[in-house]
Amino acid sequence: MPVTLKELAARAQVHPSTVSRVANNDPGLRIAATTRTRIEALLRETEYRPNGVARGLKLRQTLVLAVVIPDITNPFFAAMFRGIEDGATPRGYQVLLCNTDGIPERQRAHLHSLAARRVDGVILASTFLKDPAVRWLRHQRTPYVLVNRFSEDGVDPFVGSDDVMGATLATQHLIGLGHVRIGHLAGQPTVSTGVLRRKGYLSALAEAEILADPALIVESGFVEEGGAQAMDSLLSLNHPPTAVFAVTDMAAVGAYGAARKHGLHIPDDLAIVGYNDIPLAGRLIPGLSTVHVPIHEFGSVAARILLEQIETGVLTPRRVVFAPQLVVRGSSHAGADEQLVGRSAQRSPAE
Amino acid sequence: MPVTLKELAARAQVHPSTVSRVANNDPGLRIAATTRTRIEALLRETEYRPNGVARGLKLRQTLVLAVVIPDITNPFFAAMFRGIEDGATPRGYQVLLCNTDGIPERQRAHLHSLAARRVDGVILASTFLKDPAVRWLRHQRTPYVLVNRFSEDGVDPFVGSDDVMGATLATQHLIGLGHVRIGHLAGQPTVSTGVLRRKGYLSALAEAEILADPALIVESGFVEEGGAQAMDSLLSLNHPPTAVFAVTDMAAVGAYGAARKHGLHIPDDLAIVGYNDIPLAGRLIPGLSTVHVPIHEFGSVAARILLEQIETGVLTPRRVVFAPQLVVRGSSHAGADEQLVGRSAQRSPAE
DNA sequence: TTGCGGTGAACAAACGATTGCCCTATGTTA
DNA sequence: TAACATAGGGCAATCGTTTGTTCACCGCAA
Repeated sequence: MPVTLKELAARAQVHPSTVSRVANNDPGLRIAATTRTRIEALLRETEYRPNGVARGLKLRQTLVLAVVIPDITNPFFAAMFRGIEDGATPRGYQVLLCNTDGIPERQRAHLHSLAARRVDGVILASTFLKDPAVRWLRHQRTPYVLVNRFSEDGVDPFVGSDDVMGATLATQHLIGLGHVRIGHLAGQPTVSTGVLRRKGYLSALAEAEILADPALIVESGFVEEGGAQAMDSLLSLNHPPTAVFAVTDMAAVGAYGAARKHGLHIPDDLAIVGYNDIPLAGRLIPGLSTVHVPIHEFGSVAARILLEQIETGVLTPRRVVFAPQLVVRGSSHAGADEQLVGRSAQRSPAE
Repeated sequence: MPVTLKELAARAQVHPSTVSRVANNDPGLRIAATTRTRIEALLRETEYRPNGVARGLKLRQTLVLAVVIPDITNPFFAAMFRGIEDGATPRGYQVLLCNTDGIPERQRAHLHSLAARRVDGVILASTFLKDPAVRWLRHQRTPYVLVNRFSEDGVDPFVGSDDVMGATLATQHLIGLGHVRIGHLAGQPTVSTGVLRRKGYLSALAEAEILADPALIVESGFVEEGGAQAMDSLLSLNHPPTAVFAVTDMAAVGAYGAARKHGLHIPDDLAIVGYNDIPLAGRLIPGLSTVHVPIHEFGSVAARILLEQIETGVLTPRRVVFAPQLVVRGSSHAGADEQLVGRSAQRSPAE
């Protein structure tokens, strides 16, 4: 149905290549004013837009990026996606969204499809440690950026936050409130954020000379249901914790549910701190104290880095690591006021 | 970097077309067993995958769908998107996501890009009444499906719920609880859901012989901030309502905030009912009573209808309208228990 | 020997755009 | 008047597949 160059050329009594040059405003084009006008009128009249597929084949660029994440219904990834789109759309790119539910096989399948489609670049936020999929991307020479999680430290283009620091801030905050039995709803040890946030938690305890109790660390994964189960099991202990640091806000949301189920009051009976500062965190009652990271910026910066790689053609492992920031709300503090603690938001020297 | 047919053909000492036929398992292909084996080995060894762009050009299908919505950070659209992807991926399609923020110009720009890319179909959930963009889609003969909102009643392929019925159920419920001054946080009159839910609200009042007070209807739009402002202005009235029906759950969330700001207790001082039953609704405290619609199914059914259009080539305005269902939670009821009220979920006869 | 049928593959024309190069008038200069 | 520059476009290859058609060869029967 849409008009082609050939048809326009026939109607304008010129060769298709001439129409193409006019449409693309070819700088070195010498053409009679009258011919140009005739063609331009036709272009406007028919609302000609070159077939993107044909263009993609010839120019070897599709103007399509792909975003691979676990699950878009997780507010963290939704916000990140907006950042990406906001960075990509103004430059003419559109974005394919692929959900993996954290299943490696689905991630692999998506990436294979994406490669076959010749997307110009991939933003991957569902990677795990030593991810073969990332090695495959490298090997394919597909431009890509990892977000939030990395596969091998320092090797790939990456945008994220300093997870150890964030977790340390959160745990120190709980320690500062006088808590000694501090639990941790932990991420999987197969994911960088899981490992590093646990590490930050442990190092804060060690620094305060609190002996870490292995029984207080329960793997919850990153989503609500896991958080609820893990919290439930922590609360069933003989000596349950008086505070927990959850690896993500969604896990913390699950913890809210479990606490409620056990008839506990937050923060009096149980203090909770999460990670990410998703919009939902501020809407909970009491508000969820959490580690703020610039989610939208994760996306827009990742898009920027990716486009830079695409446009320059150099695939350098550029890394941007943000310093996270503690946000204290009602879940860990008697006062209802919201406070910002820690360093002000800034790029770390790593950039 | 990826291998092409021509390269494979050279390595296997055959013509590219032969490789293509082997790769595609051409049924009518007569070929020596030895040649076939040689080619197949090569295909596996190189992990050959045909260039999707070239294939798209030749076959005139891209295996790409596009989803156009206001904002993916709205949980409603995130859930819907999952439904769409879940319907599309198994059939080999991947999905472009386009956010418009409800701005017609952005919607238009996205649709134009999508058409140029030759996406196989579009799912549009950001349409407004008499939307020229929809007329344009029709005119282009692009397969498309409208979700949740329609542009002109009964004209386009559509998946959604019976908005009048849902709003009526919600309002009747509040009336049944004894409320007389019932406010409405209304959607824009430019959007079908806004118009129809207001209509359902009014008809329930009329049926109960309650005089509708225009002062109690405030346009909030569909998101949190608008809901908060609208609720705020309702609560500043001399005779504020004792209950409100919000056009969406997100608007209701805003109302929660405003009520809190005014020091009101939900549901005692103010009862609230929303619409959509997003996951967040059940997590609020108290739980938000709302009109349940099968959001994920909106997406998967829309994908199914769209693929049907694409594959059969017939663009019939197939419509699926779900009967919504009232879910009573703490925001409109003294008891904390969750209840389901109204007809059981089912497709309406319209299908 | 001629003809025929079947094998096993090659040929070539698309799909729609982009772009380096070539060609033909016309006017200009020596 | 011959050589040449320039303006104004046309030609054709190319991107990587798909697919209808053709072709060469071989064995076999008439």
